[in-house]
Amino acid sequence: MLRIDLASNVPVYEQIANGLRAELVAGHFALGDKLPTVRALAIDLGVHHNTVAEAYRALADEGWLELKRHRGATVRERRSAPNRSEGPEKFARPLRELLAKALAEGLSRKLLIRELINSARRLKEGGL
Amino acid sequence: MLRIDLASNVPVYEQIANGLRAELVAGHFALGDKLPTVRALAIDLGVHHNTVAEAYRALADEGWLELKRHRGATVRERRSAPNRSEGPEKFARPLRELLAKALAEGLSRKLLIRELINSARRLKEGGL
DNA sequence: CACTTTGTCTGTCAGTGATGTACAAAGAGG
DNA sequence: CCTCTTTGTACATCACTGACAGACAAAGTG
Repeated sequence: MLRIDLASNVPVYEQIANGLRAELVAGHFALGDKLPTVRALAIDLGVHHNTVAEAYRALADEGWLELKRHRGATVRERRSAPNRSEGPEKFARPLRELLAKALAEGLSRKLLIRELINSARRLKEGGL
Repeated sequence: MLRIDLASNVPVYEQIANGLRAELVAGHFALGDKLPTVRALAIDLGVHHNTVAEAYRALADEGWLELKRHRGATVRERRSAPNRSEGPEKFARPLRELLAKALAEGLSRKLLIRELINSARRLKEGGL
């Protein structure tokens, strides 16, 4: 399910948060669902439980999780953030850089186009 | 042209490299073009010239730039990397996480879809 | 009432990102 | 040829932070 890349320069706790956030946005969790305990997930990923705890805290700060002392992390109703007016730039630039990196690594335009279209379609259907 | 976000957790030298790589992939530079000197760009961005130098070195390692001692950085012919077989995962996952982050920040699906389609179109036309 | 479970807190420690500073070598101008 | 400037690089420093270790308090469990 979740994969950690220790060689990456993006910190592990953020990789975990990113992965979980994607699942949450995709709606793979229902309200009130319990996430694994920090220790369980830590063992599963081969990292320290404090690292997982930091990821959980980050998601809690964003409003995704409710962290109660000994009841684990439960998925929470989330107020959608105020619609930012800074708009496209916040997304277009990273996307552009991500594409550049992919092309530089030799991925084919064809493949990238397919992935983009697929993502757009899934978004349109309310998913991902 | 280039913008640096000091608040970001992604290191400045990598932000610079990412930005320049995007320009290079987009074909905004011709073969043999000279990039600004490390000091000039450093002043322009408000960072130390060693930070810019590190970005240049990263791009040189990727084969984009030729760094000669006192002749600045010149854009180089680049052998396209071997087509990776690890394929989609390398791109699909970061894209997914990027979209999740954007949605979480309140960007509308409509906007994201539009950006995705635009990017796909530009890719199809050989650009970006 | 013990015993376990669970998230949190504090401390440590290595890695690294950004800078300050000095340097060597190539150019510019005479 | 000589001098001054320009330019990328090398080295040291310094603070920050990510990951871990270990202990703790409190809620659950029986």
